Amino acid sequence: MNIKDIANKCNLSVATISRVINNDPKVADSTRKKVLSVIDKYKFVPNITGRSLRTQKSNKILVLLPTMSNQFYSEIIQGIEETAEEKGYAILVAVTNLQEHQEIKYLHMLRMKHVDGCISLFNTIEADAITSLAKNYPFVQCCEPTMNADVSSVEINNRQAVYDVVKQFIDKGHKTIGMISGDYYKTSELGRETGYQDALRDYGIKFDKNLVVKNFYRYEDGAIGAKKLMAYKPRPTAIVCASDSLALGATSYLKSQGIKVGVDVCVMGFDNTSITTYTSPTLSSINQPRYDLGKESFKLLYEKLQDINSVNKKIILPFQIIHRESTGCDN
Amino acid sequence: MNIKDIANKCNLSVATISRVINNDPKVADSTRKKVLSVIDKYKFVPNITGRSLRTQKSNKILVLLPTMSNQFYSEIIQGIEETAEEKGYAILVAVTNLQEHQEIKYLHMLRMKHVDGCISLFNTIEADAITSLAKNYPFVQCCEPTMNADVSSVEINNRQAVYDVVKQFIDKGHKTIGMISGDYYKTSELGRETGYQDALRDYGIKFDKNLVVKNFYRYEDGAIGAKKLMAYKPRPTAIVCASDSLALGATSYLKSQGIKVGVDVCVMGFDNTSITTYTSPTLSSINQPRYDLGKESFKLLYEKLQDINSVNKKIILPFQIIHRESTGCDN
DNA sequence: AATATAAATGTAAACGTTTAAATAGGAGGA
DNA sequence: TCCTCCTATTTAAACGTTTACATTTATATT
Repeated sequence: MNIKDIANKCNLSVATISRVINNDPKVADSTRKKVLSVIDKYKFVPNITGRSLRTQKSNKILVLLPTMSNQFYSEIIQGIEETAEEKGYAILVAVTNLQEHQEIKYLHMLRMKHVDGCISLFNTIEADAITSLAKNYPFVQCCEPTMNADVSSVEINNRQAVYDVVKQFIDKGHKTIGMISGDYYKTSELGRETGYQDALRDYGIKFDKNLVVKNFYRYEDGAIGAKKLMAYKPRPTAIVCASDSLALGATSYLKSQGIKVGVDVCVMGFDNTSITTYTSPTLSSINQPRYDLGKESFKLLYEKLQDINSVNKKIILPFQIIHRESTGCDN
Repeated sequence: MNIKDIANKCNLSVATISRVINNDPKVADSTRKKVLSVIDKYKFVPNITGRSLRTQKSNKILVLLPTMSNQFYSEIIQGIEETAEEKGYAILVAVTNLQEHQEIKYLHMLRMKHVDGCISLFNTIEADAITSLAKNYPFVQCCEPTMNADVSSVEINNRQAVYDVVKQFIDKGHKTIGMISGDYYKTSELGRETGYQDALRDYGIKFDKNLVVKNFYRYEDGAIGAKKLMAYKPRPTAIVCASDSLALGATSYLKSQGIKVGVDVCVMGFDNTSITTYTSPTLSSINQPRYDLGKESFKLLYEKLQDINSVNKKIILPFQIIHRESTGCDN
């Protein structure tokens, strides 16, 4: 069953059928009605490959994901998916597992026109490559815009988030505040670490690099970080972490040492993944508006899909600091 | 740059170029060499849409996922992806969020030929619909084959897994063993619950339905289940759970009641997700060979892609029972 | 050398759409 | 009646491949 079959059943040419399908106003109401009824009767659906070949569009967009094992991305993708569907785009999720060759392989889908655009949740390739990619193809970065790249992006103000948390800690009387960060996601990391330093400086606490531990983002790195921080004199009474998994590892270490989390030492996570409410104590965290990060990313991409020369925008969405037991609750 | 351009550069017809691209042996070695060098020089890549239109194949397969927020699926998808890529197939991940209309929408991609086949990690639609789908399109179920449906599938022996765990508990002297299960994934659930009952029966312990709690698969349902089980007289000394999240919820409740997990009460999870090693105590669990579940699923699908009438196979892969602190370790 | 056979290459149709350009059919005006 | 303008519709080309079939060229056989 193709457009020609429908045309025959209607005693019309394929062109008219195509016009009906594509809501072209240049078709008589009576004709349109007849065609639609036949299409409905035979449950005809236009072949997307034929259409793609002719229009040179795939109506698919690629979502590039660093890993599937981070719960954080789930809701972002949902935001992208639902917004994309409204505009008739399907999404195709690809996972790079943080490997550059995988990233390059999947980005090739843009050049090969397998997809019309791409939203990337993380890139390893360098800024110039991103800039040139974004100049030639609809491309948007979500959460982790590459530094110094000219590209549309959506993120939160990572610096401000940690700044605000540290300020709150200082306001509550904490004098020694540690930070456990990672060493991979360059942009957000730098923002978060800068926020930490800026808040200390603005509120008259001298920065000591020994109070910042950087490893990877695994649970065990959080424990390692906490151990190192607890050896610092005077012992920190608050720790801000660059991810929930780090915070979780940190609390587990603290608990193992008989240190009461939320009482002796306050711990703040990042991303507000669902695990935060499953742990004991429940984990305070900084919430990113995940659904909206996805949604706005697609909206930016859509502008590029309409006009590749439209100006690059940087969108900053609001975050929320959510207090739970690990910071002594209810602030 | 298309196949015609290459043909012109080579002073050959498009047919010959196409033959070279598709490794058709009917082309002279010298010609092949020349064509390949030109293809390489201009970095020509055949247009996949044109090819798809002509061959009536998309070389894409759909992976249908119930949710993105379950870490369990990540490695399965990797197994599918890597195996699929070897055969020249790309994968397209779609998430149903456990909604039937989403499932139907995505399965439609099969009928519309947007994808050549589908591996589904979970289906809500009824057995007859699955059977008929599988008869007409390459379709494989992974982990959760629909009961009474005639379809290729890959899974572990869920019944045996729980049977073995319960037997181990009994061998260790446990007399009262509870189970916390869910009420959604019909097939694996039934298997696991049957394994529980069968082991009790085979080793002379009377089954009491009050020792099986069924809710959903959320963390909090695990806590609710544990609470109910702890009210049972005599108090159970072991609990087997149908998922790690349930087990986690259960241990959190037990801990909150001052009950020592792994000493007073042993807890066994299911799926061996990475969270098992992050908790305190670390969580014993039943490991499913996730990568291989994905890999074998694709291999089954590939058989169907070659010949839709090939016989339906049911593959059972081995599981492992992994003891950690929550069952008193090191067995 | 003439012919038969095999190998290499070319020709053209086909896949299912969309869309510019051509055409038909009316309505209205003179 | 004829002409002009619309509007609705058709025609046919185009998108980039693959592939059955036709043709050419090379090789082997007599």
